Amino acid sequence: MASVTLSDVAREAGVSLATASRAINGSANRTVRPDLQQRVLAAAARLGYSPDANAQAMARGRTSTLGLIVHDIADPYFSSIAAGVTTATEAAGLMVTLASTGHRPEKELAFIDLLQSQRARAIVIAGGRQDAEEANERLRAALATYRSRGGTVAVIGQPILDVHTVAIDNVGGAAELARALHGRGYRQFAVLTGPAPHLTARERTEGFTTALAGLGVEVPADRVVASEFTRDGGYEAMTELISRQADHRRRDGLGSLAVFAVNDVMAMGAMAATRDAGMRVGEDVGIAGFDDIVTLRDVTPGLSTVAVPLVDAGVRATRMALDSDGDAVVEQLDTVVVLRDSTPGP
Amino acid sequence: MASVTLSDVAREAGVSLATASRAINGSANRTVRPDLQQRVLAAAARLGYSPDANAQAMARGRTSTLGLIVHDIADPYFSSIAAGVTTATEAAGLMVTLASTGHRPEKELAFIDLLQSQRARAIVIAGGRQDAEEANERLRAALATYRSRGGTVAVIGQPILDVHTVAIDNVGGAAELARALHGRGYRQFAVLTGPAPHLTARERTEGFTTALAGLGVEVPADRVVASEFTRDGGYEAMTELISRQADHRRRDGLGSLAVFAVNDVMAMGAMAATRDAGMRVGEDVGIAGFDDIVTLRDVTPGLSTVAVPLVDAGVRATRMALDSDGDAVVEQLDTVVVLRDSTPGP
DNA sequence: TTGTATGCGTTATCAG
DNA sequence: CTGATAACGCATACAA
Repeated sequence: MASVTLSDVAREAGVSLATASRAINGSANRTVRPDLQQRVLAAAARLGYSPDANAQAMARGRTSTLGLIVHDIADPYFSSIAAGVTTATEAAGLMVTLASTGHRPEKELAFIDLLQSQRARAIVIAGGRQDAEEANERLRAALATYRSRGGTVAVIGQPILDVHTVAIDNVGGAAELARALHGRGYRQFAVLTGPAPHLTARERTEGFTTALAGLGVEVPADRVVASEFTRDGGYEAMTELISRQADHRRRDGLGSLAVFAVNDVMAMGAMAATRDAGMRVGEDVGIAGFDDIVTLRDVTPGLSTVAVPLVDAGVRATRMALDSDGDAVVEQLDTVVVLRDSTPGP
Repeated sequence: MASVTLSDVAREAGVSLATASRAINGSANRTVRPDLQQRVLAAAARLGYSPDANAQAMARGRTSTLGLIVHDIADPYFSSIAAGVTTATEAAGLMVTLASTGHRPEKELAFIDLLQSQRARAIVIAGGRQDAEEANERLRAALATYRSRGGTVAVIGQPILDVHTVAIDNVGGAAELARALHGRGYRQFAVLTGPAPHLTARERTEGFTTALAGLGVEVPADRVVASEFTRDGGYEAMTELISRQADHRRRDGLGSLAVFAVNDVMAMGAMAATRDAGMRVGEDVGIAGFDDIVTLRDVTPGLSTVAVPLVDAGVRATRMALDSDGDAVVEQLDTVVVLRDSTPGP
């Protein structure tokens, strides 16, 4: 309630407000006589003084807050990124304000406004974009005014918002995965993809199928199943795929199929669906994902995937947002294919 | 840079600063003539006005920020709690400031200071306590002064900090698990526990062994293996246990053993260790955990565990911190045993 | 209902 | 090196 203010400390120490302020935070090139400094610090400690960050923010004209916007903090993909962001933010002496949109794109805008109000120094937005030009345009506009007010922004995802971006090589990663699976001998493929407007899903699907085409393998249209970009989406898509397989078996004979789910949580859903259908992952059907979320460590059989350094993405995005102030720069994140037992080969 | 202030809006709308303020936030019982209100709102929109939360906080004497302190935001246990906290916080119209200590207890104190400086309205601390009285006393003191300054606190964990607490029934849950495993026919047990001072680990271990004792079954001392409270800790502990088993087999004959890891991530590490040792989880040895983190959904065989409603814990802790202002109240969280295929019975 | 004036806690400017 | 004092942007008690 009755908080101790700097004036109290100054009085207690028998110095002026200005001196107390300088003694406690050591303002720029101003310096304070050591003994006075000690007196002030002692007084502050005695009174249990706690600087008011809001008042400081107002006086200084800047805060020490960084905003982080994610789709869902409980999703291992985002919580890994968040771990990187909190680490880098702490290292920079800032605090992070977390906003979890719950997959509601409109909340992104609302949170940007809130962070704007908070005068957050920087904003990191994690999560792939949609192919929805009006929404993207609104977002671009919001970020532009935020930047015009002195804030900096970095997003992890597609570089389409005219701000610093840590981009994931979805096309390249998926293509490499396709070639790796082909290298293991697979000749029949299916893709479990996301909703049509979902850019990440689309890029990964295209990267995968295009690379296969380059190898002379085509993915039949009915073997590309779209669903939600979630674990349950993966489950449903795989269930659907399995039911469609009945037809294929008649036409093509069996052969061993490799299924690419465009992210790991979908792949895990697909693994569950496979088991529930009485088939064995790896033996009856190969499954691969994308992201290499930490969770995979404890999935059996090990899930083949395209590893994305998520924690590092958080760290780098934070640094970009904090350090580079000029034009939008794009950093490409390296991905690497990791083959495990879920795709042993046919 | 040159941010639009409320004065600018007032001038643009041709009203006083006070009227502009009232028109925009609709202060308490004060009301503004509709047409003026519209003029102000229009002016604000035209100028792209964004209220300065720091200035508001100072003028109002309170912020709209809630602080969340967790051990590791990338840990599914904590990210589930965080999901609950962000949801409830958003519902209350507040923002959350996230602090991830990285398992360094001393950071907890530092973050409390920071949140104090920020004048956060409430703080939620998630994570079990240690049996380290000096540290707890420091924490208690820090929280006490925070509360004396008008803040409210809720912790998720042991109710030993004299603040609102969402407590997990570690003893009861572990006991129930013990009885359930005994009911499935297990007669030999082992426990993979955490570091000695870790209260959660200790409570779960004691609840488990005491309940077994009540059933006339004893857990030999060398079948209680202590390690870190992490996945890797579980892996190491299980490896150690397996090596010790060699002796037991000679003494007791084989029989089927049920291993209780005091949390799910340790249990998952234990499952991995079991496989790496060439044994099958469920068949050669039963394994159970505690918490029922979402990750378990995709672990095979399904891990038996004691389910704790983590998201709900986050929601309730947030509500407690926000609503109840008086003396420390303790809410017990219900747990429920979930038996899956990792403990089919001997 | 609207306007005026003051204070919130700090930093920073400008004299001493 | 230190001390008054003016911002900072907004809410509110008080006055009109």
